[in-house]
Amino acid sequence: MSGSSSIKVGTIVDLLANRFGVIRWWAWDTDEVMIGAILTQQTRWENVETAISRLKADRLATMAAIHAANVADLEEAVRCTGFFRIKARRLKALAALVMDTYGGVEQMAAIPTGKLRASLLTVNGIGEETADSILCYGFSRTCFVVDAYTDRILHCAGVREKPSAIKDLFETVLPVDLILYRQTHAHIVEYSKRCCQKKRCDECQIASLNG
DNA sequence: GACCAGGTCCTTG
DNA sequence: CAAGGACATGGT
Repeated sequence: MSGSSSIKVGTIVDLLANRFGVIRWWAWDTDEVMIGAILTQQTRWENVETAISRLKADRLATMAAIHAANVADLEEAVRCTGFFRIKARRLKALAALVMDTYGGVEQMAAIPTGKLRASLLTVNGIGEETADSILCYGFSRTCFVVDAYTDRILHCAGVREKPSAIKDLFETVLPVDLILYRQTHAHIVEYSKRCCQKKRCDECQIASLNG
């Protein structure tokens, strides 16, 4: 991890903060964050919100309810997010961990971050990004979330690293501050959607960091 | 109609 | 390990 990468990351964080200021994001309870984290995999956010509304209407928007629900009912509620069969199964798998292993979301809040992360990663369908989203937005842990947009924006800046290295970069550069972690991730998504239409863009403001 | 969306898993070489 | 395919609906 080079020093210039750290400087670029710091510059990007400041630049985005000045550009967007405060963004409200994922002001949901822990159960809904878990559900949303799985449903948003490779899927537009608007479709996820539709599915969450549907789950709420069906009284299926909690881990306890999902644990008890029929897979077919779950599938129907999350159909609009695509990959609906696999996502219904993933929701069931997460709910099984939450309810059977811990006895509920509240009990999980007492688990240290590293152990909780490892535990989430044992669930089929939960990878690094999904786990970190749940930790950051659901359990208020300072885990920096690296998604496709984060990779894209760093690529614009000329930083090419694996997701795990990008996560380390941000967690090294940023002060340990939950709100800052959340804001920065939200800023990156916002910037990428508005300014980097193409997956690989070399003409945006971030790209100018390459000199 | 083509292409893509806030990933992850499984299978091959 | 890296690469390729599968999973599937909805919006542009």
